[in-house]
Amino acid sequence: MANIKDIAQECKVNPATVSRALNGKKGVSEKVRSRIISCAQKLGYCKNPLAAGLITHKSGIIGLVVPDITNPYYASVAQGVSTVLRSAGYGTFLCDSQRRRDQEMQYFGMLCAYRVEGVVLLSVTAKAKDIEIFRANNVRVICVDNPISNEVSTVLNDNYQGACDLTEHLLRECSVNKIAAVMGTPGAETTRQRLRGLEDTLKRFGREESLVKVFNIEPDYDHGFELTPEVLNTGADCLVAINDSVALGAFSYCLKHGVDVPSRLKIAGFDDIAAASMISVPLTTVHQRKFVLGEKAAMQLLYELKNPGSLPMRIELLPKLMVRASCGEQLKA
Amino acid sequence: MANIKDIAQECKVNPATVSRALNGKKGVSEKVRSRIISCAQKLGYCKNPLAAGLITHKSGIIGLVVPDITNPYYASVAQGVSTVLRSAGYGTFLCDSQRRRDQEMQYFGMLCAYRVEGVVLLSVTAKAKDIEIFRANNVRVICVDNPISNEVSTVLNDNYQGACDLTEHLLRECSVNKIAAVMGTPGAETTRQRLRGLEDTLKRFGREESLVKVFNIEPDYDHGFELTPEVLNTGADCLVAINDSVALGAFSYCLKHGVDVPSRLKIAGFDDIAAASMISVPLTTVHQRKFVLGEKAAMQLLYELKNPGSLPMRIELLPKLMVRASCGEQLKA
DNA sequence: GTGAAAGCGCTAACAG
DNA sequence: CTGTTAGCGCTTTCAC
Repeated sequence: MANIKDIAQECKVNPATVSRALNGKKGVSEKVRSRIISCAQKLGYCKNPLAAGLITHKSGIIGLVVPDITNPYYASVAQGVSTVLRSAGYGTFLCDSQRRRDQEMQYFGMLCAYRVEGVVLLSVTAKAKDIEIFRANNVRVICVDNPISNEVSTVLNDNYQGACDLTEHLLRECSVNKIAAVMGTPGAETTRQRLRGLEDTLKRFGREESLVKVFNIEPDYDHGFELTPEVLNTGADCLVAINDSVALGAFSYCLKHGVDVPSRLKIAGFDDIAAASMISVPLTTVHQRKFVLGEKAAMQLLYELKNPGSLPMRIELLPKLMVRASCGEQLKA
Repeated sequence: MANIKDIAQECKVNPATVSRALNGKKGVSEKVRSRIISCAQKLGYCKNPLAAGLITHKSGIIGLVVPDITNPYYASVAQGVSTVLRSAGYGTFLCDSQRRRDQEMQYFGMLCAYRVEGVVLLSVTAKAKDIEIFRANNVRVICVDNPISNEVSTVLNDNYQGACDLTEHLLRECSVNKIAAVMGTPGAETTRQRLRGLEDTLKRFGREESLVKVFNIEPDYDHGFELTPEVLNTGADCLVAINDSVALGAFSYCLKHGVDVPSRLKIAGFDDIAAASMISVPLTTVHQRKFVLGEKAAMQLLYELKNPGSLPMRIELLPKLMVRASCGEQLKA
């Protein structure tokens, strides 16, 4: 593959001039510049960003860390991120930690070794101290969903608002009596905000006592399935799940054991994954703009790379309630 | 971050010796080697693979091209690939083409620019000519699912066998009479093999006339849903779908329109995505080992990188029939 | 066994 | 405006 020297030779100029011309820097006459550019095209020149990065300290690579690319939520975010990065000419270095802290840590080291310029971090386990390594190596970090440190920007869904909207709907239009909340890791920001939205709204309606029980589980399909009999035992007529996977698990349990949804148990979730609308009683859930979330995170990172002095920000996306069938028919005014 | 020079200085040796020691090359006394290694650890040295790659032509980066990371099938394959690459110390450069040929092409160029050592290619659109660019730049390619060129290795599921197993089950244990096949792109290898397996098995049982109709559609949920009334009109009592998304779409249609599954229509799919077992009548489908597929592809690529002279291979994984409820109860012998 | 020197492809000073 | 020079961090001859 042709390099900058080949072009210089061909055009009878100095490599430095070629570099200037190709990078759009000033100090090159339009005549030579166009000559160089067309020559580069002719030779099929393609700059080696790695070599350039060696001196500019800009590798053109961004790290993307996700807990599990197999989870449709993370996959959508990843797609948003990589789309923006591609159009900006950046490469995406994918790190799937498989929810394991040791692997995540190993990846952090690799990312620094490869001199990534920044990283988009989706992690449920990392703590502020864990991302020190990035600051030490001068790589910008953007957190998604989980605001790990207030020294870096975070982009996330307004989980609080989403939970408020959902709860209000449950109260006003579905006439629920007893709610059981099935949440995820107690420490996680997502769990915290969604639960707070639920509780605050209940209070606002003077219905605090309607929350009969709060569970904390591994937030996936299987655990949702297993927990459901316990939920039923509480006498709750409504299950609010931390996400759609859990809700789907609960729904499957009901299906298998003849528990009618929504008449005996209403079920609501969060995220609006594809499967949510595919089941026999489509799930009422809080839609999250996952792709956009990824886009915003990448855009913010790119912005901060261009403006190194910029201060951390918090960007929140507004959620949208998707009323379907799993919590009963919506009453029309 | 400390570099090779810092270590050389600290240990009062030449940078070249440090390089030799750290890379496990011979020509360094054990004494100095261990001194250098412990010094490197002390300084938190971390080799810059990009700089090394400049001279060795080994960037340590592998490209992974997928049509849509949002699709659970591709996500699982991707996870298998990146897991293997990580343990081998390679980085994964993610390219999500979003099923667009132009984006895929743009990525091909980027991958070459970044001097990736190889690429794992999942593409439904690329032709042999499109991957010439990789050969020209000396980057190894492994195809997954779709054998684009016989100059490169391919790893794929034995789609033919899977279709044979499924068809035999349908014939012997579900007593189907009329089958409608809902396939994907006519040219795609996956479609071809699955259809061939279906036809050959029918023939083997002397039941060619049981295949009443073959449809070709965009193989996703929505198109599966829309096509179903047409399928019903053919009088078929069994729908064999090219994948689970299509099968799920068909199932939703039946649910909505009171068509009983399996008594009026039996439905079978391919892939065994998570949602397949979540619906009210769990789907009979052909399980594919997606994660393993990714692992094998990455391992083969790594192998070929180590043995540059090795000839192309074809690796097939055996599928497994998952008998669930959507084609009727399995008769016990 | 170790050091000196050259160079991978590129950019950034500094001259001219 | 353009050329010269040096150097990013590393590896690899080739001497000694």
